[in-house]
Amino acid sequence: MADLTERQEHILALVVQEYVENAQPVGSETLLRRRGLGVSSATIRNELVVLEEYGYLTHPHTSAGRIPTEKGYRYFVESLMDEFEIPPVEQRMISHQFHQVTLDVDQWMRLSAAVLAHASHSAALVTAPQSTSCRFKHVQLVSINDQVALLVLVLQEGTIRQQMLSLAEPIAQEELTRTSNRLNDHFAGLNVEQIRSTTLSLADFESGVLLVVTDLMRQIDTRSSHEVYRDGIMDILRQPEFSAIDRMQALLEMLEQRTTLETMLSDLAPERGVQVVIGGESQYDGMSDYSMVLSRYGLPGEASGIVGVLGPVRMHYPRTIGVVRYVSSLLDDLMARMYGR
Amino acid sequence: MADLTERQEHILALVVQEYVENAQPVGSETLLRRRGLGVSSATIRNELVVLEEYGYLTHPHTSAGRIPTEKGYRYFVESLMDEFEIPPVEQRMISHQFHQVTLDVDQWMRLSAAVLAHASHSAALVTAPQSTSCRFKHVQLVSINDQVALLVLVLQEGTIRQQMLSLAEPIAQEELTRTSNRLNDHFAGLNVEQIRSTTLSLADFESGVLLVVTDLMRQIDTRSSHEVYRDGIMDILRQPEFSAIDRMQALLEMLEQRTTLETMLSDLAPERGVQVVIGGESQYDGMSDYSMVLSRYGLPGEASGIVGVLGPVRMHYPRTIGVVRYVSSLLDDLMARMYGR
DNA sequence: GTTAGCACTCTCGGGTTGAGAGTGCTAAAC
DNA sequence: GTTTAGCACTCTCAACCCGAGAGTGCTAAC
Repeated sequence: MADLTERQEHILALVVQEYVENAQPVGSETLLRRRGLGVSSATIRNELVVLEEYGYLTHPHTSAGRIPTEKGYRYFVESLMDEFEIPPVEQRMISHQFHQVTLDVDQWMRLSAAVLAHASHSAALVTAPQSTSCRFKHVQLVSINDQVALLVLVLQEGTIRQQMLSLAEPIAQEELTRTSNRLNDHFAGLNVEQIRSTTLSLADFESGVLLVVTDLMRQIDTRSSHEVYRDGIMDILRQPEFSAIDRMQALLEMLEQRTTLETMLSDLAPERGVQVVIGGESQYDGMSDYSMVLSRYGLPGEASGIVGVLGPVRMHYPRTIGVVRYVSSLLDDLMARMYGR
Repeated sequence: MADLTERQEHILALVVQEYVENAQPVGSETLLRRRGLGVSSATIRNELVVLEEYGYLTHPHTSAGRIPTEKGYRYFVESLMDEFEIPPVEQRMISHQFHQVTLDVDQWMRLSAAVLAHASHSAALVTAPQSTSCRFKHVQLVSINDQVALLVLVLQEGTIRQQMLSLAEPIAQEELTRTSNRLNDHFAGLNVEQIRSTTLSLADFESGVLLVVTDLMRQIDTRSSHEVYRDGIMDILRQPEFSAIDRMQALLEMLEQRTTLETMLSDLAPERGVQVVIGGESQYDGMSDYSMVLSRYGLPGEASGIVGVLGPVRMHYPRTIGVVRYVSSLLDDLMARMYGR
């Protein structure tokens, strides 16, 4: 498959841009009218035929304009696209929002999703940082009333979990604090395995609490309960590709499946750096109509998560990539700070 | 407006039931065929004319069957409907789920929404318990690293908020615990006003922490950041009334507006007991195509929230009311327990 | 009061048509 | 050899029409 001439590349880029903008097959005349190349529509037609033979473009039907194939988008993303940087003013605004908000992983995730959704006009997907086996940092028991105490668990990754405990009998706050301290002293920095293999004589209540803690940690490790932060699903539904109701429902259904969604994300973004997955390339079924721009952020191995955008294949890739890259780098900074560099 | 005869009431009830089930205007023949009254279709037609004159039914067009008006649904809900109780087996299952799950308000809300959505096949809306002015219960500071500490705030209502604090300089855990204890000793049980009017000499750091705490409490009081737990939005979109895409989008847009949504809810469910709001009765615009079944749960004044279901006007009211009532009573129990009776 | 009969009305799905957009080919021009 | 004008051809899409079907509302008989 021969390389494309410069003019062919130019035309391909224009077709992609036009189609992304207007969601309609683009014909030779339109191209000429709106983008004014130095040649006639007939010449453009000839070039379009060539691009189609190479597999970069198709026809929805005989007498319609061209639309890019996945291969066409891929070529565009790899070789033709101008890098897009978020304007510095916006960068400052976003970064300001992040620093203003409480220093809480949960909030960061929400904000990331909101920013991504807003800037990309597509659906944003974000997962919280997580390591292969999470490490205990701190536990704190708080007396709520005679029958109930609150357990707050803080992990090295910054995740916080809380859980209420019912008490068989009233336990004073001092006693609860003593228990917390004992567990903190012994287990700080350890993962579930290490905690379990530590032999230590504990009071009944203490070992009960420890059990709850390790249970929570195991839940987090087995990623059975990881939330995927989502935002902007509305925006994506406004795109013309969703005028058919069943597609819309199929998409929503896919986004409801949190577990599959999550494994898919970490599958597709195995390492740091922005990954672009165009349509059926991902081999996940149901995804063939969508593209994703994903990036893994954080400290690989120690604690990393994924930020990304999901949208129609007809997506504004340069902008989306720029936004994802920027948010990802912001989170990198925040994570680094959180881990004390 | 004269009272309806028994037969007219019966026919009205049947029309409502048929229409709710099949989403299609019901004609005299259909009614006869499927529900077999002891009279001919012509008689039914005559009665239908009367019911229409009274305003309980309409025509979409001249030669279509009848559909209930809002007034018709209202009459049905007030006077004709059989009370519906969730079967005891299901009750036990649901209640079991609630008791199994960790004793956490956040989790209860999620579960409530999930249960409601599942049982009603409509969208569930749930707000967390909140009082007019929330009361401080407990604060706990946890050292995360040299620059960051975690603040966990527990309120009387059971709500938990956490926030990271950046520290200007490292502070040891003992010091943090001392600060927490000091604040707990002085402010337990007080609301924002009372805390502010307490004069007490505090160290710089302590008053800084106190400021964060009161800020969080004020945020909660001004309901600027209350989450409305939602579930089952998918289900509602499957209803035939949403085959038109713009309706669907209008609905989704309305559900995104958290603040308006929340004020609307507490407006419409001012007191305990199940409220049914049918279509345009609510006077909120955009809501005229939807009905809501709402119930306020909890301890009125002290801490109460709302559970409810949003669906098309063509809703299965008896079942929905039964489910909402049941979940609401469950939450009543849980709240009572939480407050130590 | 109830019912059979019937003309009338309105919707809905299927088929048809014509305008519009765009292609692809050919032959001439550069 | 590349580019261009010209033109026949193809296909979609919206508008329109039409007939079947469902249901009403009236009348006259029971």
